[in-house]
Amino acid sequence: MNVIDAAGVLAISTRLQRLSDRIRKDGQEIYKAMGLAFEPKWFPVIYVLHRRDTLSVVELANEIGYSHPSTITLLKELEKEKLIRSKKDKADERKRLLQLSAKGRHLVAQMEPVWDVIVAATTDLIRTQNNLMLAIEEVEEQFQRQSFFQRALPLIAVRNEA
Amino acid sequence: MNVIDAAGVLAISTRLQRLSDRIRKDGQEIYKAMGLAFEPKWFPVIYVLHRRDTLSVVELANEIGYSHPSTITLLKELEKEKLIRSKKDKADERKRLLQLSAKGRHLVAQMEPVWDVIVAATTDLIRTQNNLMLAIEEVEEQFQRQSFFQRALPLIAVRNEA
DNA sequence: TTTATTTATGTAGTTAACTACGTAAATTTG
DNA sequence: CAAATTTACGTAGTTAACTACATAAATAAA
Repeated sequence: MNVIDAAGVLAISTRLQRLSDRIRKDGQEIYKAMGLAFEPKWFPVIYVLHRRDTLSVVELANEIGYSHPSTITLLKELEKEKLIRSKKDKADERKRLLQLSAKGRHLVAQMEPVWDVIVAATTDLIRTQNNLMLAIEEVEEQFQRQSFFQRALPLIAVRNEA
Repeated sequence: MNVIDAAGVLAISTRLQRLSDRIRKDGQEIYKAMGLAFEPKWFPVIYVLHRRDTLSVVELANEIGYSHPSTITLLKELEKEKLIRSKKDKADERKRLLQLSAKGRHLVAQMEPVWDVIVAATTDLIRTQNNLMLAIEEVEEQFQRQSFFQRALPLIAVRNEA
């Protein structure tokens, strides 16, 4: 075992990132193998618009958990691919409302069976004693209760007094 | 719950990345709160050199799981901070051998109590029914047995025949 | 009803990883 | 032992996220 793996929870952020990367790259291969021109990074936007139909830029950014500038960059790319379209909100001229285009909806229809494959393969991959998906959900819940930093604070205080 | 969270394993890569980011940012706050000029991204290099003493660039890159160019960029930064030093390998002129500097070793000594705090706070954070650290290790093991893509392949084949 | 504040979007520039490619030293092969 | 291959390191350029700041529309306040 290498040193970072042996460092355990100290390097947990690095380990999470690495695992995320690995899964994303394999996901990309799966889309390719199934003959679809689709990049995993598009998934959050496309999936949310598929499920929620119409959203503004900031609403969408909040849903996918990205900053709004990052979201705008993704949206530009997706508009160039003609997978989404946008129109001004009549009621509020500041807002730009986003929807899947016909091409986007067609791609989603093609992707749904692929998503089934991805779900099946992922479920297989993470079928272990400690379930990764549940662990993520549980830790996110813990985070919401009290952040990592907040949990460390009292321990810091004790040290600084000593 | 938002749409991405509800997408479950389909969006697991996004969820992992988000959690990694959150933990890394809080880690940065902890170093700051304890008065240390240390960035979480330096951790893998510093920690590995602390544990392994002397390594070449590529050996180090493999240990921390980054590409060698990314590692070189980190090393430049750390040399500028005077936390590490490097010298040519007499036995193999291609190699550059890396070590912690005196300043680097001193910083490690200061950081060790902080690492204890981080370990304690993280352990507290991930003390849930499904343990995140164990889940990561288990999934990495599963990955080694057979990649995510390899697991998907037979499912793709069936679909393409149908 | 001006003026100030907030909200929504957008632009510019930064960051931290990557891949692709190039060069030089070491090793292997014909 | 000369030529080909591999290994180690480095540079250049890309990518996908971010923060900070700017502008315009909507809303609140004086």
